[in-house]
Amino acid sequence: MTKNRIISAAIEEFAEHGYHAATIRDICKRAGVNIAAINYHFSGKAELYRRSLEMIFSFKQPLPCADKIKSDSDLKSVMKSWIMAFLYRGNDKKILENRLMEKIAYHEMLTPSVIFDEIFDAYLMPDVVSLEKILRKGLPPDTSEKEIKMRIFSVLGSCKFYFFHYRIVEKIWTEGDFLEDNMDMIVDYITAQSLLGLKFS
Amino acid sequence: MTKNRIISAAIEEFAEHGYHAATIRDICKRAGVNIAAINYHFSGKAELYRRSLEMIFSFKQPLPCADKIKSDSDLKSVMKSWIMAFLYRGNDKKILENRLMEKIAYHEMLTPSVIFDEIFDAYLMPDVVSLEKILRKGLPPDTSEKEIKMRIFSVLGSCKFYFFHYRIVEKIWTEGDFLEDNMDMIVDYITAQSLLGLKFS
DNA sequence: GCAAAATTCAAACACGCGATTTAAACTAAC
DNA sequence: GTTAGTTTAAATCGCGTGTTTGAATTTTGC
Repeated sequence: MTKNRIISAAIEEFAEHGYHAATIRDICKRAGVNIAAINYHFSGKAELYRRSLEMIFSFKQPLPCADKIKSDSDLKSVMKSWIMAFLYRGNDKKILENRLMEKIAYHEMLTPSVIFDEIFDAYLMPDVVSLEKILRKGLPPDTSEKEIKMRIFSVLGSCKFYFFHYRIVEKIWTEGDFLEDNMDMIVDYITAQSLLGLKFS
Repeated sequence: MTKNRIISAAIEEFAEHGYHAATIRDICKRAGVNIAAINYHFSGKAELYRRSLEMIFSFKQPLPCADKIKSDSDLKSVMKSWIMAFLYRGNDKKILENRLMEKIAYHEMLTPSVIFDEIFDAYLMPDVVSLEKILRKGLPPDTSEKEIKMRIFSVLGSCKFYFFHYRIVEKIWTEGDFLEDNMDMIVDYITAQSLLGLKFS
């Protein structure tokens, strides 16, 4: 179907070049479709972008939450599974959609479009919320908000580095896909770091 | 001098919008200069970009290195000063150049120009080398290369998050500049994390 | 003081972009 | 076979881009 081919091509072009740098002509060329099809099936580039994001973000899966935590050992395993899911989701080549989501989110981070807020709310915020709940289970109730946020930022930074700075990773580690080849080690390390100073660790 | 005013304005525009999205009209408007001046003083937009990067990256200062480490307590303090310098350098509003460097580097990360390699070698690699030396001082000699790289990536991720994902930081922490207001806590936390499992810690 | 060089300026150029329109051709359903 | 829905190629439009032009202006050197 033409409509779907356009959206698929649009997602890849938007992920590669961002909204502004992506051109309708390249999208149509990639989709093997006439230029007029954009204005026939959608009302224009802006609407196509909106629909493309709707499509790609519909694949998003919720991350492990703190609801399952009953004991301290649960806390550790849930934290680990959160980090693993966060990392694996972004890297799994079978789930290409997540890679595209990351790229689009990164373009929005540098050159936000009008729907930056929507992307933040729909894509990143749910992960942050679940991570925060997990962290709070391991921290004393009088922990300052600053420290909780700082811990969130640290986990996000350690994980997201592999996606956004993948060009750096590739330059420093040239023997294959570093994240994919060392997933277990990385997950364990970030997990241990994230639990640093928590009540049971 | 016109030439310098153009370069200053160009650096800011390139940092804000990246090479492709930055326009020479905006650069000239910001510099208060006629459009033709770009092609008179430089040969065009590409050359202006090259010269602008030359200028901004000339401000780069080397980070603390492992040479000063004599004891285990030295290791900890050197690591801390590396992290503080890395964070502070990118955030210090008095040293605006470093903030601009970061932004330009991020644009290059997403949409690399032909001089991406030069930027990587001149801007990031020296920091990585000094960090690696510090880490090696605290790790047993038989530590795998993978683990060393992973620790590097983790430190870089935790630090760089505050710069690249500053829009996320601003959304999650709305009460002022999170990094600037909590520099000590953040530096101590990342330092402690980076030393996790090291021989003396 | 003045001629020559360097610089600045307003205006225009060529090109590619996104948006839109047109009329024709094709497809599927009834 | 007719009709409605879809796809196509081509053209036009207005706009923004980097670049160029040639004249006006300022600075320099003697």
